[in-house]
Amino acid sequence: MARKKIPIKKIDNISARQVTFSKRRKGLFKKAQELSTLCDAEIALTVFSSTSKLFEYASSSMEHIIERRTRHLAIQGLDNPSIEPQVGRDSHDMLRSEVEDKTNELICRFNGKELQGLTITELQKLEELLHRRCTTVSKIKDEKIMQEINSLKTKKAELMEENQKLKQICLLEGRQSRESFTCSSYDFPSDNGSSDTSLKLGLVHTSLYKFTLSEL
Amino acid sequence: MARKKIPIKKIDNISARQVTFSKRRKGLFKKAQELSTLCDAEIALTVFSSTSKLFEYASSSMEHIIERRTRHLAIQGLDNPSIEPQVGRDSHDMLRSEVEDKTNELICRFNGKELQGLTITELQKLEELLHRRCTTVSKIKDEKIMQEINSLKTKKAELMEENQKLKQICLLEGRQSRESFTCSSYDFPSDNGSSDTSLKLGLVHTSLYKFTLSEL
DNA sequence: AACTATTAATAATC
DNA sequence: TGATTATTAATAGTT
Repeated sequence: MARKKIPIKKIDNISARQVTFSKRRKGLFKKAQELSTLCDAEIALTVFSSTSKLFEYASSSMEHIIERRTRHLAIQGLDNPSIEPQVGRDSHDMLRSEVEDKTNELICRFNGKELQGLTITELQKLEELLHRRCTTVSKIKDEKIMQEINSLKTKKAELMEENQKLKQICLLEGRQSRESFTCSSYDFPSDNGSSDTSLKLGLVHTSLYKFTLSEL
Repeated sequence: MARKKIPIKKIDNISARQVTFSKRRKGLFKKAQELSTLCDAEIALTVFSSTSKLFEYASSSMEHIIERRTRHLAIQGLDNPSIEPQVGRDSHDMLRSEVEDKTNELICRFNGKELQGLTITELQKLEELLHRRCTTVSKIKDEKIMQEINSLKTKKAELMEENQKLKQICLLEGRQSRESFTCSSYDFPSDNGSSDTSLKLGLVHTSLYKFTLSEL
């Protein structure tokens, strides 16, 4: 949108590319901010330049949005939340292929320089990269596991809600009987502990239920 | 940029806001994609609407970009404990001790072998070593997470059982009302805490219900 | 960095 | 919703 229409493909001229990057990045960030404000949306925008510089915008906090996204996807993925039993093996396979990719990337990054010729500082950076790579696979695994946990938590919440509703129904039943009869008052000892989940039911004259739920 | 200039502030009218959200979101995603293509940038864009719907764009993969971002920031944080952009060339003194520390650490890991002489294979072994160290920690973490999952599953099962019993209770109550029993006053203290969900029910003369569910 | 001739996005309207 | 269009906004090429 300017003096001339340009095709949307990689700009070959490096300096032209950098200028365009700078201009359009600014425009993109502005648009993101505007959308966030106008429509009360939560927006995160991460941009790595071709020179690996990082630019980012977040309407709130990047970490918060990433977390919200993960949570959102976890809840969405309730349909198939079963854990893979052989996580370790898969991870290892993934790690292996990634090791190759990263090695190639590193070689490229060091301009094809022989690794033997690396300085200690360069090796240090490389070491950092390798070290950080270890966490990649764990993260993927963790994401899956967190999905499972989240889906279980959701299910638990649903069950608890159902419980509440059932209790309301019990309540209503009680009110109905009040219309024609009398009932004495009760004293309720307060709950003893936060770490203990218990359900105690005393029932009509004779019944006593006690359920205890193990701690998490 | 249209029939009229609009101020950049939250659009009050809900339907107008949704229309604008839809249009501008489309525009934003297009711009992001164009910037990515034109300038060879890696871009991730996450948008939550005001109704909590998730929309996202990633020039590669969202997870990859998030991971790259994390890695980038981690490395930056390591490289720049203080403000010094040109670490590589100038501030030798500042780096020296850090480099020496790192070197010593690496040498320890490699049984004193000279790091400058490392081959790719040896670096891979180093990586494997690092990986093993990572997995030690990961395993401990995983164990804890698996514990959490298992306890959640247990709790879920228990909640389901509790639900069943509550349903039975409801049935019993229903029958009792029909048989014309007595019931008088009730006292329902309101829910006290955010971390504690309790419901107390006084029922027909002698019944005492107390449910307490600890939160997750 | 500015400047502008254009193109692109979009607010209002239908 | 979707299409149209009068405007404004963004920006490609230029200086």
